[in-house]
Amino acid sequence: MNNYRSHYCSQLNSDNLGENITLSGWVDTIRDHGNLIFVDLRDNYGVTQCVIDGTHKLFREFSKISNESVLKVTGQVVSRSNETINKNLNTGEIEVKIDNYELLSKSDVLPLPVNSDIEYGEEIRLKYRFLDLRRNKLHSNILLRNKIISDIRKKMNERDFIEFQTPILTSSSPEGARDYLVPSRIHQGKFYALPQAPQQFKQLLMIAGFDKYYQIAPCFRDEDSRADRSPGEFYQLDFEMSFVSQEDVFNAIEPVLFEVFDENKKNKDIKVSPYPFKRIPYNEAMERYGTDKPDLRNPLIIDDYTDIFKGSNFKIFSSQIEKGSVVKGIIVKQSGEKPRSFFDKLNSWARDEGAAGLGYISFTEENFKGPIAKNLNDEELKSFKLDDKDSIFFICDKLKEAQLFSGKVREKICNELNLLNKNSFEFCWIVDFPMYEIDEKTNKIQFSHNPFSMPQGEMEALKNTDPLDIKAYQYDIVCNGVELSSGAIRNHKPEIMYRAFDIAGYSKEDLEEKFSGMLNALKFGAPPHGGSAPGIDRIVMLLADEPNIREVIAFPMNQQAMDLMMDAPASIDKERLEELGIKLIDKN
RNA sequence: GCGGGAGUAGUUCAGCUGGUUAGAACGCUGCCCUGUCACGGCAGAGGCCGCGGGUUCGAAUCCCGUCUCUCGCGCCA
Repeated sequence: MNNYRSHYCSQLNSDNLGENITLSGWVDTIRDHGNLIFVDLRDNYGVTQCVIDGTHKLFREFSKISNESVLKVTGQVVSRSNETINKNLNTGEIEVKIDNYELLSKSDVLPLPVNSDIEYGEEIRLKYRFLDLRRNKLHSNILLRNKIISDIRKKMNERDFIEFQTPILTSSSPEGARDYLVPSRIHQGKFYALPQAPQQFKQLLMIAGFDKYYQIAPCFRDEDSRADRSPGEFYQLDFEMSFVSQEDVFNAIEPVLFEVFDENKKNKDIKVSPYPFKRIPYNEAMERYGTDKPDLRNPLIIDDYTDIFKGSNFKIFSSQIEKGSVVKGIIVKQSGEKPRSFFDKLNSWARDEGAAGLGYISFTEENFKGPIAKNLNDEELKSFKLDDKDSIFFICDKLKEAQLFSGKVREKICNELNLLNKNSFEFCWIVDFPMYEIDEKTNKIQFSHNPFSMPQGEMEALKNTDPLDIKAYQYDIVCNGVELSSGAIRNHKPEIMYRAFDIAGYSKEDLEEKFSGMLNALKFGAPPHGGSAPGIDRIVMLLADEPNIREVIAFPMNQQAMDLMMDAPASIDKERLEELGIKLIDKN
């Protein structure tokens, strides 16, 4: 291969017996037997055991080598005796008898061990990320990430999507998350913004006639982190298509996602839901799952039982219903014989969550039990249509609160009873998102998602429908309860855009000031177009089966949006600030 | 900004309702060891118990404040 190595540390086997070879890599482990030393040499590809004994002239010097030092080893490939073959290693049938070695780089005492998979605190792992990245788990996660991204590129290219790069230094957009800002030296007092997504650029590329766009796009949002949301930056498979309706977008991306998941899943037993993926209207998702990102691996379903309780003798619910509340219920199979403590525990959990409680009825051997049952008559009880050993849990509240809390109950019971089918990826589309919503603080109408989405019914709907009833051609793709992406058919008609923004309280002048580039482009012949942007990091996270997004990013920031290794953000010299015309103020 | 959890050796952790000299494992140093693969054995070094204050005869332990990490809420068109 070259002067440093003739083989990788994964390559040698009994076919190479007798060959003189050269390996380079890190010292994974040393086993010093006094007059015999074993060293496992590790590189990106694997591990090979090397051995040296006390008769060798370099033996004493060799015995001082520390873990994670970098060695070049030359020697002969020899077979291991039957008893000493290591079946856990690809190279376990052979070892390298060291003839000569060169210490290419010495390692100090390690702040965290590389050759073990035990969990370590994140602070130390982030500070010494290069060591953490040498460790098995992270190393293979990053290799998986590469595989996924290169698969995506291949599949998008095959489907005639064209890869673009769009500006990183661009302008701030008034809607959405906080922007990261970059001061301009030439235009003092003005700022670039890092793109939250290449939204406008990809639309402009459609207007420019490129037909199908994609990009593995970096997105920057100054928002607080979550386990599945890295602060600062993340990557999307951003794509957009011309002359398409919503179904065309779905048909284009479904096979890509299916294949990427099916080809990169951890083991063969995992099932990926086949396309076409389930389409669930937003309202139905809220009714049946209590969330707009349902985990379809969870078999529990929420139903409405308001009619049964309306006017019933169970006054707690019936009086609430008169005030406008609804009753949601979740039937749980095979839970009717659970001990009283099971139901009590859930009830006290519900109280901790701020609910009044969690009422239930259980049905075993033709008997209805539980605190609610005695308040209902036979007919009412039968209308729940319970099977033997079923129980049903009830949530009574105002519609939105009841939906959201039912969603939590659905998740909680699923966890308690271990109902989740862990061996599957269940995709669905959430469609028909409302175009507008009420801001609960200001009571004003605002866009509920992307303001550039096309309202269903177009101008006609904007003119003649209650804004809160208008749906948008706006959709999310959800997998296992994780929101992978948001997308839309865009509004490509300026007159509809003026009207849509007018409803949300933006004047024509506002719109022209904020989105002049975009609006201008729409006036010179814009094709109908739409797309979406699945999150790459979240896809890798699902496929690597990691609960935390930082485990699939090579150099993530911590929760406080700091890079502990590079020490970012950092203070800037006074001279540099002056050059930019920036003066710092002391907020304290 | 708010709430939960955590902070003890280089690292991961234990340390009870307050009570002698704060422990273990891994790592490190020295010695012994020719078939291990998380090698083994013996000995040793290593601690502002996050920081500040308080209660107490006595605080790693209880109380208050503060900082840091993490999970969640807010936020995320």
